[in-house]
Amino acid sequence: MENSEIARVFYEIADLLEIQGGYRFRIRSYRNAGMVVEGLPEGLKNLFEKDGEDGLKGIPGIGESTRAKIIEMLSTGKCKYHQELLKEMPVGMLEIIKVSGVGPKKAAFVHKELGINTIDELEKAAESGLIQNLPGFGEVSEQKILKGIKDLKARTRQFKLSVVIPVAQSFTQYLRSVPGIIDIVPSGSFRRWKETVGDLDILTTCKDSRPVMDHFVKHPDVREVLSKGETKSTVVLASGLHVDIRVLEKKSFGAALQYFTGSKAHNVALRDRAKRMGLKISEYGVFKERGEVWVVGNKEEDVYKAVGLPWIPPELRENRGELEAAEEGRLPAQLQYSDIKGDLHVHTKESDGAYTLEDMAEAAMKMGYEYIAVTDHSKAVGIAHGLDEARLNAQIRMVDEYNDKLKRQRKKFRVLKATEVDIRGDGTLDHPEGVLKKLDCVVASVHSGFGMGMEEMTNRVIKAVRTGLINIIGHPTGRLINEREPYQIDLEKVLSEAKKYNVAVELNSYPDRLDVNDVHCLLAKQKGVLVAISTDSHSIYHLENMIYGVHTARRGWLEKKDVLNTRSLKELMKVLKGKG
DNA sequence: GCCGTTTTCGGCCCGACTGTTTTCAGTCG
Repeated sequence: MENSEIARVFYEIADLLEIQGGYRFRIRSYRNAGMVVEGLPEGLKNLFEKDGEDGLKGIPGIGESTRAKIIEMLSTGKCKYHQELLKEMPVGMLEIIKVSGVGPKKAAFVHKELGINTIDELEKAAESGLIQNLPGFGEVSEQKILKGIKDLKARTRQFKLSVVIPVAQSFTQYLRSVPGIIDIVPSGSFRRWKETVGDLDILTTCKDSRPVMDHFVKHPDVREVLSKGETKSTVVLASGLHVDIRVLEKKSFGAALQYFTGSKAHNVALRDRAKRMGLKISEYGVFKERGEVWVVGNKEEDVYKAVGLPWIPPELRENRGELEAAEEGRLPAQLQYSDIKGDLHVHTKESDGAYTLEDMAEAAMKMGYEYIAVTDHSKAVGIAHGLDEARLNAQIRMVDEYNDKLKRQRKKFRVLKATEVDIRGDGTLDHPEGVLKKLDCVVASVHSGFGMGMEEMTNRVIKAVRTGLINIIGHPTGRLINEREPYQIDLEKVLSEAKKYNVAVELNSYPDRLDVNDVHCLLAKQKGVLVAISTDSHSIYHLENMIYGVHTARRGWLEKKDVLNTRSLKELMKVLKGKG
């Protein structure tokens, strides 16, 4: 059982208990356990196989009871307690509470009063006017439920970050024209550079909130206004994306930014810490618990300072140990965009890119890089016009000539002779050894047979690693965000093998991929495997996608030293030659 | 159910908005 499945069971237990009216702190514990498990870099399965129950001890938020349930799930694939709860409460109730405006209390109430067990039954009841006569409900809430069900069925829940960025820019610019507005900062998961964003949260400061709110809800993309208050409003855009705005006074800016950036789990942990120190953190500032004594407010750093911590970068705020690390002074040194010295995954016209080698190299020089690796596809990827051995040999000569030209021009920049060689279904590489040995850098990727079972796929990639001919495993899980699930692969095993053969893993920065992801980065770092942050560019304009990779790497706690392409050309060549 | 600078019991983050209330509960983030 994967961590994500175990987390889902804990979330469902929390939801079921909540509908039953269970003890709220117990509910919180299960929900917290779900979040903790979800964010673990290493599989619980592996931890348990390695060290038994001891391997599961010391995970914050996992106590005796949840640990026992984890072990049960790892051993039997099931959790008895979870199944018993499901016997008492129909599984459809878990869907009902996802309807906006319907929480556990209301769900339990319609279940008890009308025998409603599923979303469809709730919809029928609302359509026939049965809901509005219930105590505590009315005509408005009945309509709200109907709309909530419709939205739930239609809504794409998560939007790729790259889709939300232009929206954030549009709103920022749009709000700028409101007189008296001071700060406009997109925060929330957007500011934490999460790969997908559920809602866009915009924090603003000004003296008078009304003109801001009035203007906000009139943005041309707004389809519907869900709520509009003095300090807080929510709209839905034509795309289905929800945008929240929060308006506060300037003196609260720092605390509000901290609060509004989240994550929720990070904030809960931070506020809990504050509470233990006799302080209270809210979006308005930090207060002494009894008297309303103002401690800080206008700078985010001051909020952390008030509880004895250094400022924590937004990308780390996921409650994955960053508070403890901050306290002990071992937060990772933030990887900078300027640390990146080159791009090791770039396509040209020879395969399925849109520009020539020279175009790509010039664009990379403009970005201040020292090198790029030209990694066109191999012949197995026919649709991309992949290169056979002869064409690759010709490209090698072309690169040599181009580099000679650069040398004559006394340019420091170099193009690396490289390939993105296909890992075939049987784990062999799609170019012969002879030609691969002539290259500076070999990226090896899977492009077919995505439906393979876990063991077969894992062995396939490991076989490629063991050839000693490759430097980097390209987009190691094959996922496309919101489009294609990752293929089944045991990344922990692959990474252990990669470590032995000095092979790096790619963090593919194409915003639809981000593959490996942030949690995998943590794992790679733990295993001592270098990460190559590359763009997989098919155009000169894709080179700038590097920014997504850098922030994803930050979310995975990577530092400059953990990233292969922060090396200078000379250092890089040393590492690349150490393969096998 | 978890956890400990108020330690093995007694706490557990904080506030806004809405609809139904006539003072607040439920929901949400």
